[in-house]
Amino acid sequence: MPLPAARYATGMTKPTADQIATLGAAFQAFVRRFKLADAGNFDKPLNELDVQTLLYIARHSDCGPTDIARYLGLAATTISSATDRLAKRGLLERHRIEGDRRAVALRLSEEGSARATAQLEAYNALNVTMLERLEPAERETFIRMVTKIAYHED
Amino acid sequence: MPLPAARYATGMTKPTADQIATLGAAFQAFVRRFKLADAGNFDKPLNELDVQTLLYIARHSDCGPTDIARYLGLAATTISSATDRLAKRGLLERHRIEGDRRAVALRLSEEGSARATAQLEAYNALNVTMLERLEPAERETFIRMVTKIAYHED
DNA sequence: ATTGAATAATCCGAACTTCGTCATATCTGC
DNA sequence: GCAGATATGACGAAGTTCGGATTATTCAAT
Repeated sequence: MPLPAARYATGMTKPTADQIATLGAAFQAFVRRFKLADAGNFDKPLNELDVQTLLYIARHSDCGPTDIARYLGLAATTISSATDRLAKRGLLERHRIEGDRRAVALRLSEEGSARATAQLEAYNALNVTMLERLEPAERETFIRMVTKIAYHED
Repeated sequence: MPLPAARYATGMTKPTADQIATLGAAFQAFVRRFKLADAGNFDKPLNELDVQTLLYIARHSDCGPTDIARYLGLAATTISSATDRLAKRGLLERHRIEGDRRAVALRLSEEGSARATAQLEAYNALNVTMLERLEPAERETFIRMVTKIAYHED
């Protein structure tokens, strides 16, 4: 069931079809350009899930696999595989914890930590690139709008 | 090798660390909220690669697998698998073309076409949602900025 | 015409990923 | 203690990408 065509005449609160199309084209171009520039990054590319897992552990040291599974909405066994891979690469360690001997505390190794911050800096570099393409005076406005869109209640 | 910390003092053309962090957090929140709202879409979820393939064929009817492979930067055999899946679901047809009997012309079926436009409308709906969260007066500014970022030469 | 190289697409097998099922160890409440 | 819940890992099934080989066809040069 197609959406009704945007109404031009009203000038009410709805975005015009032209605005929608322009925004869509811009996003598409943007994603495309950065997807290509993305290639050629690290020693071994590292799975998307593994990256997410790594970053979660970086923010929640000594967490368990179940926490990550809940957070990412995936099966616990999938996280088990991911942590296996990360451990095999020497990026994290599994510690047995005192209070509950069923649980494992996941903690990043030195190298894992470095990888995590490198990953975050890569994300930041993307943001820096975007902001640098705007005039300094425009940046606050842009950030305010993106924030408004992201945190809008409804 | 970590990036140098953003310099606060200069006030030059570099974005501040605060701006970068705020923008990053907003994007993260945005992606997260829409990733969740994304679930529960269609009959059978359909692979990301398959979606890209479907949309490319929608824009370039009667193209060949090699075109798609070049465009998406993937192995030709991967596209073969993708078109297999799409054909098996009845979303596209392979036609033998007159001029070159090695080639196949990929064309969307009725249902594939519907699926493609539905997908595009889903993207549009996302753009509409974003724009509606801004005041009507702000929208042109936002679009102008995104366009500037996306098409910036450098 | 014929041969040989290049090209389009596909088939097959290897490696990897996600996830369901089962097994094991441990905790918690009675 | 004991029954049941919980955390984790082992194993296997299903699905995906991709490199290498294969088939069919076109093109170029003799």
